[in-house]
Amino acid sequence: MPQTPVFDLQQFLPYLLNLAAEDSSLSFQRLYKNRYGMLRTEWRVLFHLGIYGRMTARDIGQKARIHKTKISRAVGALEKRRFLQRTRSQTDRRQEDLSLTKAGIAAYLDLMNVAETYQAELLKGFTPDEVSALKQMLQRLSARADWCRQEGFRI
Amino acid sequence: MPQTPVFDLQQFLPYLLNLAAEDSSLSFQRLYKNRYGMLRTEWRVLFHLGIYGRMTARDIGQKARIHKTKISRAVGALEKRRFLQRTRSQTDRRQEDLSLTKAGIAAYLDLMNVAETYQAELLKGFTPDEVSALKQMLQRLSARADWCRQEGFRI
DNA sequence: GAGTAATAGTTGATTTTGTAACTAACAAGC
DNA sequence: GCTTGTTAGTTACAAAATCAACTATTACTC
Repeated sequence: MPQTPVFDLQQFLPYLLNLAAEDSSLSFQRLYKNRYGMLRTEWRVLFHLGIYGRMTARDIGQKARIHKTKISRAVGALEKRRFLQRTRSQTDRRQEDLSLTKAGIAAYLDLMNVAETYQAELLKGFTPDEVSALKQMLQRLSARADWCRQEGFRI
Repeated sequence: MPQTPVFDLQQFLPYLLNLAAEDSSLSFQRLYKNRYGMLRTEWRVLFHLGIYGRMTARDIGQKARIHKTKISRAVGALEKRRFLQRTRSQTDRRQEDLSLTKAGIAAYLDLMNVAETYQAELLKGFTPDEVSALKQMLQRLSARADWCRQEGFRI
């Protein structure tokens, strides 16, 4: 009973994007998982602190578009492993300033190298022009999807 | 305490891909969730059956790269909502032939239209050349990531 | 400055996913 | 035809994500 096959799933962008995202994340995921027992949100938080230095949970959430409960748990896990430390903010005692410990910085630097090596491997076969076009389009797409979500697209 | 900021997360492809995938899926997700109470795996299964007609769970799993437990649960859920029916295969009684019911086809056609409308909205501002380049690169990237996972990338 | 609203972050309950072990059916070798 | 191995699919249990309610603090308003 073949139905009307007008639709090509392989050409549906959200689907394609998800497949590519899952596939390209797997190798890296296995690595931070096996090596440091981290989850996805945890390495993202670690990287944000590694890259930008001291931040609050709220800052991280906004920059990485991660929900605060996820951040809260990731921060808890990273703290338990002594990868970060928190101190109440002086100016607003609801907030906590988060920063990496020595061990956290070491883990970040290690994973950063892994990330770069992996990305280089992943992108073999792509020209620099293709890579920059791809990245640029992905960013445009994110922005456009945000816009669609907020402004409209009510069917 | 700004650390060595050599690494730009916004340029790390797996991260970028995940953000773009999440963002671009959200509007569509909300729709199949609100309208039919479906999960991601469920609409994927629905679409596969809608597009290709009768398939077994195994076929779907291979084509969509979904693990069999996920498929099993999605099929169960779709069956409970009477979107598909299963019959034991005549030739191999381990397998089940899955096919959409009338209601399943209707849901598929509805969501297919939504998907196309949404994609058109999402891609406003992109030229046809950009779109085809993007899709092609995403597919190459998936293939490449698979290769990396199997062949190597052991750090 | 008292009362109300908003924000940072946490916690608990519920849902969903991931992992491993399981049943049932088939396949191959002898 | 009996043992061994493989495959299709399910189920049970553990891990993780989601959602709602909560505390503590700050901001706003009259």
